[in-house]
Amino acid sequence: MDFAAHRFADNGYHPTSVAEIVQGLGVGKGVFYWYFPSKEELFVEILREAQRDLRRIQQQAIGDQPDPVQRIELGILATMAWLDEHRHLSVLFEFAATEDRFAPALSRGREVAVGDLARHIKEGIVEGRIRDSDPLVLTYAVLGVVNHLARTFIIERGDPPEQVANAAIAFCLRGLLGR
Amino acid sequence: MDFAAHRFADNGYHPTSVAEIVQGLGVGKGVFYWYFPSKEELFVEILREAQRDLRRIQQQAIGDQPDPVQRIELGILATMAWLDEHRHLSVLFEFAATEDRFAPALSRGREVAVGDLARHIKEGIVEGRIRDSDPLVLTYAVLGVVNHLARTFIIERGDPPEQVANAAIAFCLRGLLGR
DNA sequence: CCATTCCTTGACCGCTCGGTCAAGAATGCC
DNA sequence: GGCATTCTTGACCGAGCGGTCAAGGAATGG
Repeated sequence: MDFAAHRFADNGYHPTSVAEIVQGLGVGKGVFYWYFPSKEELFVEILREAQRDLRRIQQQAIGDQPDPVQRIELGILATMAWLDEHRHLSVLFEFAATEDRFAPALSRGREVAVGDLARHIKEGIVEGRIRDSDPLVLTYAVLGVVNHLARTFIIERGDPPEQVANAAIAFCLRGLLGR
Repeated sequence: MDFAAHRFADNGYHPTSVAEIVQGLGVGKGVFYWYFPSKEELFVEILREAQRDLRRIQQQAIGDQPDPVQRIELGILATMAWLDEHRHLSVLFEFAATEDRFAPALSRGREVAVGDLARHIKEGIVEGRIRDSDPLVLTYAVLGVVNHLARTFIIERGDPPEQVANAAIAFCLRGLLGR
């Protein structure tokens, strides 16, 4: 499954055939269809596992930090580190979002992530730490910054994740104008 | 070409066959290969034209506005309106970014967009309107916010583009914390 | 009215794909 | 050992793909 994930990320889902995967693994085709009902299902399984892992890392990083703003910062840091370590999976997320077949599998996990972040933001608003605005919009804006900066600077350029995370945090907190 | 773009956006590039396109157009397959060297080239052409069109709209919206911050705001507004009117093309952009074959065609146009925005941001920093930070990071952060909010609220939920644009502008300028 | 060029057709080709399956190996259990 | 169950193989299949091409209509110019 790990091998398949790498092939999918490097070659693309469609251009990577089942024959290629089993050949790279040195096994027959039958063993593939013994463990997975289809190529599609394998991919979905990869997605699900990746999402579970990412969320686990995030929650672990946040711990029981009481300050919502700091929870957001810790979450961004952990996310950037994870994306750095699992670049190939990040590529698969991106692809999966563009295919109707895989969008449902993705969106369930994304809803969870959105829910987590939105909760912190709402709490921040209640405490007066975050400016009063639609929490959902703020949530998606933060996710957009994190995703885009990670893709551009970590995955494409190979910058260190902490540095990119700090830039993302600074932008999310202060925007362009800053204090 | 317009019909093909819609089919690609609705069905996906790979699952949409040339046969399907020409049948939907009510013509033979030969006429397709008379005008386009391949399915791949057709797709690249669609991408190029879309990028040209988007940039034209952006520059037209900005006009000769002297204030860099206001140029950014106008650009975001125009972009959101364009994405609203051309949702299918936005889907294609997303897909193209996930395929190595199309990434080069995309990245040229994206570099132009990044260059445009980065110029405004640099000017803003020089004038002291924008906080002093790596302009490239700020550029990609803004693009991330705009793309993600557009995809989530305009394309998926169908919200009015001006409203989403204003939310994006507010976030980009002030971030979570606000002034 | 023919000749030439431009355009259009759709049957066809070679190929690759996801998926199947009869035929064994390997293993465990008595 | 004998038998059943679990796993593994790779040739094979039908389907669908991108792309070709001989054939023929439609316009144009002389």
